[in-house]
Amino acid sequence: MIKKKRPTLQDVADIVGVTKMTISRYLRDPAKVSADMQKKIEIAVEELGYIPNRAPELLSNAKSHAIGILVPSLTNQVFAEVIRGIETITEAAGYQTMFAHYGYSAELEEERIRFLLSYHIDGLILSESQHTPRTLKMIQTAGIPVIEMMDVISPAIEQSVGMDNFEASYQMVSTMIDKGYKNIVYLGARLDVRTQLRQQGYQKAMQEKMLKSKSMMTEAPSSFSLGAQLLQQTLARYPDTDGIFCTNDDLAIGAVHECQRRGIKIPQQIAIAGFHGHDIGQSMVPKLATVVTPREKIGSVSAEQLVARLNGQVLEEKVIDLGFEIRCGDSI
Amino acid sequence: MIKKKRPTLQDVADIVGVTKMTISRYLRDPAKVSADMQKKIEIAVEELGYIPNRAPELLSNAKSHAIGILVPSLTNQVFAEVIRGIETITEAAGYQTMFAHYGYSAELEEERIRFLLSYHIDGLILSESQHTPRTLKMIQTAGIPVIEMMDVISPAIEQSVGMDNFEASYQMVSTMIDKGYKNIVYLGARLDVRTQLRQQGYQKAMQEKMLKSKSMMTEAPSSFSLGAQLLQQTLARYPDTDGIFCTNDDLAIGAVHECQRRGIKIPQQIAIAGFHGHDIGQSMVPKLATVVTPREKIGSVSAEQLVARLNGQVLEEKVIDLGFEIRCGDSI
DNA sequence: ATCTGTTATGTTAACCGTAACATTTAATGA
DNA sequence: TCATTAAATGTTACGGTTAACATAACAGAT
Repeated sequence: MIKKKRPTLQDVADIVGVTKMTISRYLRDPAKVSADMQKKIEIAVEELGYIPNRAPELLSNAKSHAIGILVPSLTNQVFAEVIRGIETITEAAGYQTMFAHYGYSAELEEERIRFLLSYHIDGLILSESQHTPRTLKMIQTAGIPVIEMMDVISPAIEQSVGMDNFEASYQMVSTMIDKGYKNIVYLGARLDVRTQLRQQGYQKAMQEKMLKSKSMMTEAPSSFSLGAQLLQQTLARYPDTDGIFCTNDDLAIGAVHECQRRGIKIPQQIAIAGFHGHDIGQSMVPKLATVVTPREKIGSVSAEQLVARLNGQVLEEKVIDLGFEIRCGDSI
Repeated sequence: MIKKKRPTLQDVADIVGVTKMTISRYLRDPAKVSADMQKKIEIAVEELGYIPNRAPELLSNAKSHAIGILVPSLTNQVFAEVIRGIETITEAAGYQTMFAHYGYSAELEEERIRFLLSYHIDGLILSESQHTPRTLKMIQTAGIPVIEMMDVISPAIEQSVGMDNFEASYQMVSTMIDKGYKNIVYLGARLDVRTQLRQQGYQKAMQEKMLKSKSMMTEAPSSFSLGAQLLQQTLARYPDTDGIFCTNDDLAIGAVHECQRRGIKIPQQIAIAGFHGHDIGQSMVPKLATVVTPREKIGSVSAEQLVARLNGQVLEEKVIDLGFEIRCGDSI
């Protein structure tokens, strides 16, 4: 039982009775061969079930027309939306996308980047601002354009597209303080860079008004039930808490659930605010106060910039800040 | 300004003063070269920032040690968990994963599969039971093992790993009927195959008890706010509704929110049940009734089966049913 | 010192599509 | 009719790694 190899251009060419060059031309642009040749080749390709093979062109240092996209987590809704934004652009520009995720670990990020680069991707979009030295060297060696998205980083490797997490957090907490809340606690999970930036923004706002910063943090990955748990712990430790600011909407919603379970009135007894502005926070009762982040826009602008540079345009704005919006909802 | 090409094995070899074959051996298994050669090569590799190039081995019909994974959507939490399950296995087995998503479109699925196959993946995990004829032909031509996950399909292309959506839905709705609800409406979104299977299970349960099936469906992608909207429409059209069964938890939770907004008591006035058993449903008040599906398990078993077959084991169970669990929560 | 066997490294060819250039065929105009 | 041009197809060489085989170096046994 001989396992037959998958068909090559030569196999198609043999059926049609031409050289593989003609088949190659047809596949890239049917108009490059004569009309009846088109028909013959189409039939042969279909009959054989020819599957393109990218390996040879990658070998020849040609463009791969694929770009790599690294996100920390697939579970995190934020990145699903960022990816949607990216694809609106890459699809229109004729680029394929290759995703990978690295669970917020710089070492895993390095491994994934090596994997993607081994397929000769033309460009790279990262979601992190800190990388291993090897990662930086690889990117430099590969000589492809890179975008770091999500944050506004200076200096970026080349270019960053995102928003100011520190400032957003600062403004949200300041808004809460202005509404009269004093004992605001910060809830954080999975202590990645952005969670820390948001904590710093929280601390600045609190310090400015001579209020005491209190944080309830865990390394565990974020979830709704974790939000409920953290609220429990917070109330046990700081019984006079009258405000909760969470590093994301999931924790905030879990905290809201826990308050509902305990009969704590929101926002009369405790105010709760989240981060990102996901659909669920706007659907729930009470409407969640949150920082609305331009997730899809971050994706599309990142992809636009990358594609522009792949088309030879020179890099102009090194840092693109897409802003945010404070939304008060009914929970503060 | 000459743009230097990225370094090849030859470049490393030139520095060390050996042939590239030695470098190749070192990279695949350092023990294959002598101890002092190991040191020299390691330094040269690091200095040059050598990045592996997969193209040549792909060209030589070698194993790529990469498997392709197709999911309909990245936004859908279900698949994030399935992927997590897959990776627990593939990582341990030394396989790289390449994801793609196709927005529930068989045509896009075909395109994505073609893309993945063009990189000579060793195996493929699909999330759908229906494919275009071209897709089927491609898979056959590629001659790699394929798993269709999520459903229990017979006949599968080769093997399916999943659960019985029809039966699960039937049991959930029967449970609701047994609790005394009579005017149960089915809410569905994004009318994919599984949503339809669940609707059929709902219909069977209703018919069996001589109750009238009523569905509120839309092609729009599922979301929390869509659940709220569909509940609104349902109450407008069927004012005597006393039960809601949703194709997934998102819709169910949106419906719960809308009830809360209107002051409708759950489950006294309306019972609501979802599908999948996501964390949020268990965190919220009231606890959501739902069908708990073995999402992570579906991923890990699929990957196990695929890896086993890649290691030459023969296919034994064509259909693997991983079951489900009916959880009543406090919402029915 | 010679042979044997092992370990370390070298040599060659192959994998498949495409750019660049070459040739053939058909079409047009004088 | 022949020269000129355009269109269609052919030829050649290249890219980087690895399998398979070949050779060199060296240790140990006689």
